[in-house]
Amino acid sequence: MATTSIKEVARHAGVSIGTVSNVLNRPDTVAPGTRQRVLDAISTLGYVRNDPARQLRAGRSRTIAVVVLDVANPFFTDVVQGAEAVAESRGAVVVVCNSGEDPSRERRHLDLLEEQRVQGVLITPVDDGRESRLEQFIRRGTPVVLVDRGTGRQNRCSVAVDDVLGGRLAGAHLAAMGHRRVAFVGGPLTIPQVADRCAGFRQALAAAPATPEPVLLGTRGLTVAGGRGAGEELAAMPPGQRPTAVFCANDLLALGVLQVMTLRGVRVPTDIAIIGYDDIEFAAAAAVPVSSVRQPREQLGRTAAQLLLEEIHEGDRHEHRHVMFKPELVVRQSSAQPRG
Amino acid sequence: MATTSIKEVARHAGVSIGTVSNVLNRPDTVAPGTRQRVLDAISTLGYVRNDPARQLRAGRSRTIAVVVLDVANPFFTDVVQGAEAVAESRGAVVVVCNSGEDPSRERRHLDLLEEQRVQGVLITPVDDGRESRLEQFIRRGTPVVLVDRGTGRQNRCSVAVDDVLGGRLAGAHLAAMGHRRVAFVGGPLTIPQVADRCAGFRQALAAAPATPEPVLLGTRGLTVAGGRGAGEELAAMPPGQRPTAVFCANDLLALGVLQVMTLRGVRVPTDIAIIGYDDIEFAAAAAVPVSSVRQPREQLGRTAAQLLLEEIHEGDRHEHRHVMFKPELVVRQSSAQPRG
DNA sequence: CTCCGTTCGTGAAACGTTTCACAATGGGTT
DNA sequence: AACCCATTGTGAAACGTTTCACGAACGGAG
Repeated sequence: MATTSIKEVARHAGVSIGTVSNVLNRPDTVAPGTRQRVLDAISTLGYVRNDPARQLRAGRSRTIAVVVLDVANPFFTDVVQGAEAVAESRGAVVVVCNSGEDPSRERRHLDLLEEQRVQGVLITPVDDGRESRLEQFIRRGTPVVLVDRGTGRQNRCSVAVDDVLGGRLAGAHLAAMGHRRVAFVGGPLTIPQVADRCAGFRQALAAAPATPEPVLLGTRGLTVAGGRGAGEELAAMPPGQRPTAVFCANDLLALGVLQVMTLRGVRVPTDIAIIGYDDIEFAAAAAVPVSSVRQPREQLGRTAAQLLLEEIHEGDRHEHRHVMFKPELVVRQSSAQPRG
Repeated sequence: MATTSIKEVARHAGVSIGTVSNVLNRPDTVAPGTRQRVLDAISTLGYVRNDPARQLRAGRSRTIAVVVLDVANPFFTDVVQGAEAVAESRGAVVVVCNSGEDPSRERRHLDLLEEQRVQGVLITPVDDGRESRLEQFIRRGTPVVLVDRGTGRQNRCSVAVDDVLGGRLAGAHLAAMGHRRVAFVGGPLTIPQVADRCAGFRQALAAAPATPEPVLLGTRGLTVAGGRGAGEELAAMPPGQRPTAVFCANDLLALGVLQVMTLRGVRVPTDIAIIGYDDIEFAAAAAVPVSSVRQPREQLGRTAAQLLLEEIHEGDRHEHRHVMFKPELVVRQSSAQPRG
């Protein structure tokens, strides 16, 4: 189908193209009769605006991009939904790009986004080095908000959740329930989130009376399989030495641990209590509903989008801000029983 | 940053803009010396192509869109990843839009996509009526491939998975394991996928000797909560009358049923066997790993993208095709034990 | 020395909008 | 009747590319 342009609409309605454009963008400046004639022409011709042309003229697009580490991760899908809600309410369009934790894919996406003249970007970067593509991107003037990563730099806004506090919540809860032998499951500690959660956990235990250092059970990744591995270690311990509670760096690990406990006849929470992190849907739906530290994921996305839109609006006179959210402990059956 | 255009690059390199364009698009037609001078200018100026301008000239964009019912659903994230793999290998860009099962959001997305002059669309439509926005979209000439929905119409390609066959696989397996009292959990039956799975299940049972009609346990939606409801019904039955096996319309339902069984002391698979559908990650990770009917999700996305790219390429002379994939039964512990 | 064919590079047109200075029309006020 | 203002519509310029017909320079064949 030959794309119909504003020009044909103008001819069909017997007006100039300027008038058609006015009908489209400032309807009140054109007389009702004319306006109607133009609208009729538009609908009979099936005219559709040409966005690339508008953007060329305008110098920028109406879209903002979200670049995530993993589209399949519920954490990010929720962040995206929050961002979308805000963006759409302000007439912006959101596109989602998946870096898959691959630096080169991230670079390609940033290349493309810059060519597309996006208004701004929400990103959880995989490469945030001093000479990264992202740095260059920011220097060239596209507004960027960091999501859940590296609040270090000053040339951008960021939003994150306080992982140290999350760890503290878990630790304090277990100590209060009377647990004395506890373990932390997670790794590698090079992931900032894991390290922070562990640190907070240890802080809380150190603050509680009569609770020794937690045992550290390292895992290779934050997956169900990793949790199963740690679970086997736990199951193999003699009951008298086995921790009576474990805190897992995320829910997938917790589910893995839980699965092995069930299999090996270790009762949850009677013999061992479990706390996860993230509060994904399946934490509540597990065989024994799992206690978990919940992050305000949608809120994270909403706030990130708001900061971005602010920066886009304010331009030069923008002050970068760093917003930190507080996580919240959701106690379920897996850690509900007080100890001795 | 004042956006630098091809014009400034030309001035800086002492050539005409036509030459710069040639360096960018047909590097071999320009002498090595000149080419290098232009490339240098590009890098020192930090020039970035203006995509909207290219598109305006070209008349169409390089992007294809995927419109899904729910970004958070693992089924769709896998489909998207498959589509992305194919599209990217052919130099196309993929954008993901989320209709959230809301017809008006779907319409808005289609409006936008048409304005953006996307090359084509992969969609699982929520509104596929005879006068829907989608119909209009197709009539106006944008190639569209339907994903996992309505193979009825002839004016488009489609890809889907054979749900009747999936149901048959589950039924045949349970019958072969010696189950005589069985149930189907799922609903509402107005969802074509649910109805098809149920129909296939019944076919297989009818074909097996001495197996009566399955009991139908309806649910309001395909969620974990729905599964819990059905699970309570099952647990309440006296063991002598309770089905010895259930087939659930998806894995979330199966997980809900499993959870209640564990809670109520009904052993899986000894007292009752369970089969789910979709083979999501958590099916294998459940307390008792759940047997499930696996759909080739990524493959679905890849094929859909291939069909779309074909149609985009072939233009008028394109023959619409309907591809149907076969699902596959993955037997795990929840249904592994033969009966009697 | 002329002519021709290559090889390189040029300049202008075109893509479909938006915007803006300005022209036309038509009442009201003096 | 002259003037002014408000209202409505016009036409052309500009956005940054790509493309294409054409010119300049050059080297070799006759």
